[in-house]
Amino acid sequence: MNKPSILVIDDEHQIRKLLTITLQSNNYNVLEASTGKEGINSVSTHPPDLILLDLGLPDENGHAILTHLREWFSNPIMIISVQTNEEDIVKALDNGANDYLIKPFRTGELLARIRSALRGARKDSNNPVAKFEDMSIDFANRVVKKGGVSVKLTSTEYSLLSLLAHNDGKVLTHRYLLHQVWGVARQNESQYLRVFIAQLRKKIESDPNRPRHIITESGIGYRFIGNPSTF
Amino acid sequence: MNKPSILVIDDEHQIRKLLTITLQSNNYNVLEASTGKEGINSVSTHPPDLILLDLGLPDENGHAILTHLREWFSNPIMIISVQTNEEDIVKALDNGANDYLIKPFRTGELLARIRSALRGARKDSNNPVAKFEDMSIDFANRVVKKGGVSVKLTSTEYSLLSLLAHNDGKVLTHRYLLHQVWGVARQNESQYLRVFIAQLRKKIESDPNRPRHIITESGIGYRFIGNPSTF
DNA sequence: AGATCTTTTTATAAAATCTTTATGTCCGAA
DNA sequence: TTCGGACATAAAGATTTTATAAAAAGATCT
Repeated sequence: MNKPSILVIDDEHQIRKLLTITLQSNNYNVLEASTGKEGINSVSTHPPDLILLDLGLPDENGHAILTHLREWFSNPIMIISVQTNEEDIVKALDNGANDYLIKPFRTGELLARIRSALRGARKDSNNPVAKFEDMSIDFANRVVKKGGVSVKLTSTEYSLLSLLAHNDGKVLTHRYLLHQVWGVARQNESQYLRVFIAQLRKKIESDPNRPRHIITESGIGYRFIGNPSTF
Repeated sequence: MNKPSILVIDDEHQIRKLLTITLQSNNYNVLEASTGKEGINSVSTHPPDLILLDLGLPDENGHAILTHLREWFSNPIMIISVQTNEEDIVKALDNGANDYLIKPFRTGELLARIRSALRGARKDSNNPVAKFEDMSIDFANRVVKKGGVSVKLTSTEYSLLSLLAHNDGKVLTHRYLLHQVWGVARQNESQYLRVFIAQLRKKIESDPNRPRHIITESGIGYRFIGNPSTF
């Protein structure tokens, strides 16, 4: 198995060096960047598993970098900063940071927090294509096939199916599905879900009246089952 | 209407009160528990979206509760503690905590960290499954199997079974079961219990007339026994 | 702009679940 | 042995939740 890669964005050479050595000796692959721009470029070419971002950068406001990264980078971002005032912490967390550590930090704690963050972010979808009994989903290319024939899905339909399929076998609540697919504002519009679930079933189930892949859990939510026969 | 729910596990009434008020006024649904045991039972009937766990609990070592919860509960768990020593922090994080906040904490930061945890965390780790002689319960996925085949349970049925199974071998009183599953208002509706126990037996017992897992303790309540042969 | 596709909203039918009622069983105490 | 209390179970009734079609509104593309 590959080592997790961590990108350290910090303008202070000393600290960067220290972090790099610590992380490397704990079996991480370390990438370094001394400015925000450099960091962003690095992320776009070699997306790391986690980013350690120092908020005291010179060339740009650290918060701006964070916001910018969060528009498209979804792995954990951990902030390191000398700033102890609450406003900064809250702002960073609300801008998408997963954690906020105050300098000077304790190495053991930093490592433990990194482990925790990486643990949570572990994605099961290294496999770009999932094959089930009578259908398959090619996540990389957004192509869904049923019995070898590709099925045309709208963007929302695909999001919903993709989310369900990534959690094969697990019940996902209405609220969670709505939150993930439509956003916070639509968290309670359960009817959307019903409409789209019905559409998905019409497209991927052999008998939409007796769904085998998309199961409803009344009062809770829905559950995707890739291979119904072994369930 | 459908707010995220947070379970506060803390033995200090004062702090619990404070947290509850703060969280409620920030649009969360709050559940309270004053002991680890209580917390675990609450989680089994009404799994919250996030748990705030104080590590200074009296009845059991907080770390043990954390470990126990993590065996099947996959939503975020945030630790609150007066302990500032690194060893405790590292241990908690490595035992599955998502964050660790030192008391006294700042309210704004707490709320921001909760938002962050709720936003990000949806980890599907390989969940251990409670296996019994002829049945199994996968708490994280909410799947109950009998003889390898999954059994369809309604939301209430599952809550009840989950609560019983989390107290394997122990008698739970009618009143307690009703309170936990249906709420205070239905504490005395013993007939509900009979109806649902009968339904559960029909679904998970090989011979519902001679139940081996769900035992009646006449005049007191019910007892779940995972492995009857070794009991 | 017009045609087409997609999402949102509305309406209603259907299904699933919960609650209540009715009836029967078991078991210990008088 | 009979009675009463606690329990089991089926089934009817009530309520909640879900499915689906279809219309309205909004986007997109040429």
